[in-house]
Amino acid sequence: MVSFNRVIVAGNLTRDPELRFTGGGVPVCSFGLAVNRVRSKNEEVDFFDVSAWRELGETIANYKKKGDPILVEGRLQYRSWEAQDGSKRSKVDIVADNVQFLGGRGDGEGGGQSGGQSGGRRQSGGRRDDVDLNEEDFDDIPF
Amino acid sequence: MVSFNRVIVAGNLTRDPELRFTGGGVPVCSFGLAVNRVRSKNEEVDFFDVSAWRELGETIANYKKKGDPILVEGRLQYRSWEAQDGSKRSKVDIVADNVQFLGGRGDGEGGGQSGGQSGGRRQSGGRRDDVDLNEEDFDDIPF
Amino acid sequence: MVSFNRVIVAGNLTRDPELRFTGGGVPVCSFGLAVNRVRSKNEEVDFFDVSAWRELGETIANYKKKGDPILVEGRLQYRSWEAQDGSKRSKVDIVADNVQFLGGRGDGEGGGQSGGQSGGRRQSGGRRDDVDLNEEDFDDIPF
Amino acid sequence: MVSFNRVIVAGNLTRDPELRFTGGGVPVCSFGLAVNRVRSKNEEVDFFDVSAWRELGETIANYKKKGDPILVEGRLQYRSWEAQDGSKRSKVDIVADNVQFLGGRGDGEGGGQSGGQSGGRRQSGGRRDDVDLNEEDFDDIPF
DNA sequence: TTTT
DNA sequence: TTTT
Repeated sequence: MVSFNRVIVAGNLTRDPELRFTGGGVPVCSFGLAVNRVRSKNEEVDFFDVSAWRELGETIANYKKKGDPILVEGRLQYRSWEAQDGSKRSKVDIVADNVQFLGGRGDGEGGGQSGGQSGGRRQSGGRRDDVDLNEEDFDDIPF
Repeated sequence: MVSFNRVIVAGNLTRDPELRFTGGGVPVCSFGLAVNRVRSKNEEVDFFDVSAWRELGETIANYKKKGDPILVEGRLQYRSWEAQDGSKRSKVDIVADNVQFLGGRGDGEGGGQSGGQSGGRRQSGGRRDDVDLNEEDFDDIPF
Repeated sequence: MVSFNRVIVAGNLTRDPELRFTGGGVPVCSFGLAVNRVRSKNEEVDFFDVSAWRELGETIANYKKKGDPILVEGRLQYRSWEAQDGSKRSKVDIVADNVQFLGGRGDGEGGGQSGGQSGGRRQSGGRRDDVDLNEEDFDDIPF
Repeated sequence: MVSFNRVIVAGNLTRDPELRFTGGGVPVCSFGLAVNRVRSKNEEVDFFDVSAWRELGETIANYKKKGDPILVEGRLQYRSWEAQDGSKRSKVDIVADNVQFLGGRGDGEGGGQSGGQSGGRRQSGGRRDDVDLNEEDFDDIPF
């Protein structure tokens, strides 16, 4: 059964990153990303929601803010739920497992990569495997 | 201004591809893609909508059907609209610019790649530049 | 300082995978990959050398053989050395961190993904961090 | 027959880009790219050779210089030849089909994307299809 | 042959 | 809900 899922996007944060924690204490960072469409005469933009877990999420929350350019490598995630009116809703967003800070002025600030699997500290109550972390781990709906 | 947008996913068609035409006669093929989450104990699946334009779309419509495995390279596309009840809605899907047919039995059938930029015939009324093609080109809402 | 390195290639093994071990007992699997050039009239082929470490390498060595189709996600690696005649030589190859087995006949055999970071057992004498593993860990030159 | 070949790398030019022309007058730009290995304690670097054809190559030659940061999307290319001493030699490099200029200081300079398939002017004697362009088109060996 |  |  074939299965592959890889996304690489670069753009600018549409808002300051928000850091939250699952019930088990695992950090997750959320932010919006604006990616301008290239060779589009009408200035179109694609907007995506991105989440980053654990140390990667903490790094982004600590160093990035609205407007900053960033490159995100990750996977596409589909989620569905039932709306208040009973209708079916769904959403596709990006789960980062690697980011690259862009936009350093001159040679200085800005650059630097932050990988998701580079060990990093584990929150005491944290689960070991990202792929099983989802909305059930949150006290309330996180998206 | 930094800008990059690349997606590579492989999975199986969730339905037969549907081929439609813009008002200007440009073919566009739509299909659903199911990508099984790897290393997920609970058999999770991500579902995406994919569209493919012009000759690439025609090739997919001609050769692929529900259940077939496929690899899609493309870009993520964001679209927003106002729902009937006046609420704001949005959607992220994939625009293919290259696909690879997978799943040949033995060494034989199945394989074969179809690129989007390989010339291909142009519908007489077609526009030249994909990036400007959008819902306005359709007689009615296509998604 | 910007830094990004990602490769995704699919093709067929040009030889049976070879499994070796570093001095510290870390498994490393090597194989050749043939990727046919698409839309090339003259049947051109690109040939690459690929290595896969630890459990990922063992899985490939156990399940794949010459001719099998495979998708490899990894990074490009540059290495240089001095030839016997004193001249400078260098080589670019691929280090896999994820593979997808392709080519199942029908729906059955073949498929299945093997990630590099999925824990996996550690050889007792193994080092913890791939990025520091290199030719010095080998008893003799492995490439 | 499965076939896929995609590379995305970001780093700094190791030398000024060099613009040459095939016998048929098609521009081709060559440059070196240094990609620093992330999470490597010993400051390792991967060095790659990149070529870019036609308008994309001209744009790089016109705007980029040694040291500049750049993101390159393309494909891996294998080439082999016989050395003067009769021995077999080969090389793997990158053919760009899209680049993203990085490293704007502040919000200003630097950014901007240059795609390979965006029409662009054709040199009068140029051939239409990159995939058939190769060393035979050159007056002398270009690599 | 090498960049920050 | 939106960035440069």
